[in-house]
Amino acid sequence: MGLIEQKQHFSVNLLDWYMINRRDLPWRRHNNPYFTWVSEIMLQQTRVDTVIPYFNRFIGNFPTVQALAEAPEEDVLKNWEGLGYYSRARNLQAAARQVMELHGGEIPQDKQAVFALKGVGPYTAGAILSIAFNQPQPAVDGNVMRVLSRYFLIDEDIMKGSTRVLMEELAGELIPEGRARDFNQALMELGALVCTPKAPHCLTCPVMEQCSGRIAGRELTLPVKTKAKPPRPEQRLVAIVEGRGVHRGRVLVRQRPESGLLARMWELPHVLAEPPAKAGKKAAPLADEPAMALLAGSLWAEGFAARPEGLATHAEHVFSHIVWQLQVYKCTEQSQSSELPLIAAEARAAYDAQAATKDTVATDPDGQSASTFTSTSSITSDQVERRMLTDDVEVLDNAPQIHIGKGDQLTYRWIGPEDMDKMAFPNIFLKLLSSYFAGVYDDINE
DNA sequence: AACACGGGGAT
DNA sequence: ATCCCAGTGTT
Repeated sequence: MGLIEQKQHFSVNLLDWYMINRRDLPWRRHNNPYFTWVSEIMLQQTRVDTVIPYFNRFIGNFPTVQALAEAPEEDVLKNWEGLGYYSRARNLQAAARQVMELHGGEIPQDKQAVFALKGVGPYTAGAILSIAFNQPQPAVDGNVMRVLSRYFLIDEDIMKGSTRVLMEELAGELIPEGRARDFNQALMELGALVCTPKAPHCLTCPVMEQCSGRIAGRELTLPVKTKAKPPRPEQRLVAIVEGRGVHRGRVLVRQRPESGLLARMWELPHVLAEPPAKAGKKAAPLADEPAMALLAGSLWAEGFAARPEGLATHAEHVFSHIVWQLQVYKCTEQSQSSELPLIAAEARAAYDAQAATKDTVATDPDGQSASTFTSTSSITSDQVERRMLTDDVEVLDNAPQIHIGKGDQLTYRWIGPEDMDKMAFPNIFLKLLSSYFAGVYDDINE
């Protein structure tokens, strides 16, 4: 058996298998290039089962390229909430605006034009061109690399860029004449349903007879893939600041900067407790006393007087490159002006003591230096009072902003449960806020 | 080439 | 609890 026969066997049998076994997925019910595009962006790093409800809601809210282009960015982010990799949402909308301006609202069929869209790389360009327009372009994702590395017994590390290029050349050769749309989806479908990462179902595989990997007994050791670095741990102190007076029933949240981790998402205020530990090690928890002092100090530095009352809960949030180990403290807003000087003095002293002892103390978000923080954190009690006593959000937003870090302006807001409908939160803060509003942390007092 | 960038599922 | 999964953008 030669390579040419092996390739033909693969293409023919895989395509036949797919035409019988293809899943009925929302984005497969119509040949709508916009649906294909949205689904492929959502499917990056994300499983089909997770994507389905997001896709249906997203298309319901933004049924056309134009609707997406014209939507408030906040709405798009809210529709992406919980899906992760939020730059995908921002890039998708930016690309929708590109399509409106450059292509009259029609998704381009030219390879260079598709590739030029924000958030569209080699894989997604190939997927759109083949699935939406049946163009014979390879669409090589992780599924495809796994299937091809096994069937053709390719030992190259799939984490290398050169391997992806090699796979694209191979995948392109395998596309049967005029069948790019079905064949590319067949390849990925096989990887998702049969040629799975850990326990491939070789006995039901349509191409097992000529699968070099299986014949060599290598199906479990392919593809070759370098391991990712373990995420570095970060100990963070989180404040659930319970409002008093005009803020009664509300909690203090803030919006993250427009770039970087969780860009533009809302969150509970928090502060890095100490310099990040080495990846693989775990961060040492901070005792409650210094933790609460540090937290009060960092809140004070951002214009809020709050008294930490006690530990509400521990939580952990795992990103691909960071692990947040969170100590969550229930705090109370100090709304009486007479308390201000005392709270402020105590908090500042505690915070400055920490800052003086450590090389880098934490600030927010995400690790600016202590000196930067200190140099910009001199705030008058006037400013604090305004933040504390202002109920109206617009007035708060229009008030002079306090600058920290690299010139980032953080917007703070006092919110009730109803406000969460329109604000996008990362899952960890979604859970903490839901628990709080459900009354779970009510026993944390004094 | 190396790193940043979320969240979920399987065992 | 510990593993695995893996496209695009930035630098």
